[in-house]
Amino acid sequence: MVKTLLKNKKLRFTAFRKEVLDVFLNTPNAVSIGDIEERLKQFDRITLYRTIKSFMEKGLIHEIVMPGDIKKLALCPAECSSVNHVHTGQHIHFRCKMCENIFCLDLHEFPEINIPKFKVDSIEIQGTGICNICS
Amino acid sequence: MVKTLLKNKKLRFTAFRKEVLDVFLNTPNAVSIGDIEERLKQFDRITLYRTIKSFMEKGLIHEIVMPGDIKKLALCPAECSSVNHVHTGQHIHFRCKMCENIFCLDLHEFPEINIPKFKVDSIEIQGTGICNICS
DNA sequence: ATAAAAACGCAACATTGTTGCATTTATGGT
DNA sequence: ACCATAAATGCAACAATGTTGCGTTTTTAT
Repeated sequence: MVKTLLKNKKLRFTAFRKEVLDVFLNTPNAVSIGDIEERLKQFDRITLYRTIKSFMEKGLIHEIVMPGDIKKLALCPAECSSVNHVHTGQHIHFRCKMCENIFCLDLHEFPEINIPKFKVDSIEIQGTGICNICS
Repeated sequence: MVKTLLKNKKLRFTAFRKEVLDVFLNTPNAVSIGDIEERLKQFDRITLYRTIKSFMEKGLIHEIVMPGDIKKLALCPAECSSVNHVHTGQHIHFRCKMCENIFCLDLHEFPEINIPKFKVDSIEIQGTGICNICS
């Protein structure tokens, strides 16, 4: 339920936040701010930006950026406690070339990356190709 | 030499393009458009944006986007013939938490990623941690 | 040398995101 | 249930980033 979802992340429950969170819950893929704006009947743009910011700071959503694409947002999976762009879960971001959608997928066998002389803290993997629906 | 670098990518040689390309050649890490602007004495902002766009379209440079960070640009390695964000090389983008710089590093053992029902064309890996200079 | 194509430079505009401030709302303690 | 307060909202103004159109200049191939 939306209210507890917000409470769990120490975010106050408001009518507007519920609307925004519902957009995420009703969409299987990542959405842009423009996508969210289209689905809200009437809203204040500044409040939306601040809402997104709060959601990100508290680790409710995370942003996905891919070269040549606009910024997208997606709910953080339950196991992932990301705070300010630092994730602890193991998911891959996948962009389908057909439908242009971006998906967060859980990966069980997450690769190890070693770089000589570099200390690697976290790894993010982004893939492109064809998704299960389009193939 | 700068002239042949441009010619090889089917880009015309101009004084301005030389200046911009020199910035990339003289910097070990990825740079933002703001970084480039700081290093050019006087320039036209629109021309810079169009120059960057041409460089990207012809695969001379590529853009690097990381969550929470501004867009950066870097030369494509010689072996990599990237055109419009589609790379063929195998390099990782690494962001150092200390100096905030982003580096393109060649990776020899590039991991295989399999996602059930998804057809994976290309993989991009982004790491964060401490670079060789800061550690 | 010259003609065609591309790049440049300027203006104007579009998009995206931020800050300050007064008002309203949610929440915890009584 | 009430109240104080801390947070969220809504508005205006602004800042940063990126784009389009168009006339002029430069590069390049012939």
